[in-house]
Amino acid sequence: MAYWLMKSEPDVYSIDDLQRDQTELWDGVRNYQARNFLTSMALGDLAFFYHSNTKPPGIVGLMKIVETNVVDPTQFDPASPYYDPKSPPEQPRWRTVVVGYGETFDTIITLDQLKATFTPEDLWVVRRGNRLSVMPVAEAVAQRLLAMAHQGH
DNA sequence: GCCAACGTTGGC
DNA sequence: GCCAACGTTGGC
Repeated sequence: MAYWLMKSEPDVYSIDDLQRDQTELWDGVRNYQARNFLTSMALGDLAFFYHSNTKPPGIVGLMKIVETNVVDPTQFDPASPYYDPKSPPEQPRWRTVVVGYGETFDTIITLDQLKATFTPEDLWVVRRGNRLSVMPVAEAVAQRLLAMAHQGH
């Protein structure tokens, strides 16, 4: 089983929204590196939910991957901000996953705390200028994150 | 709101 | 295939 980190702006979709919905199709990713990580996810993988572009940014909870290799329907929807007219319907360009709600951590693990704990090599989200919205998290790093989440840092 | 980082686009 | 221009992300 692998671990991942997935970003969302809470104004757009937050962990509270996911708790309410329980499952959600993770649409709108339009970056090939992130897409490739999405398509390499497996059922039962776990993903840390990261709130970006908010105060403070950080990891707020955990999700599980409940469906893999799902065609992102927004690429074919002209009304969607994620519409991609160049995506061939017979061979959709953008695939993603369905995530399930796991848990909300008692306290957010802030980006400041992540920077103080991990190197940019260990946790890509602390890399300067990092814009990738889906990234792998190594097992050992994931275990440390879970320990931080469950013992209040 | 600013702006650095950086991926994408398109002219050549 | 290069690279300048442009748009977006996301921390601050």
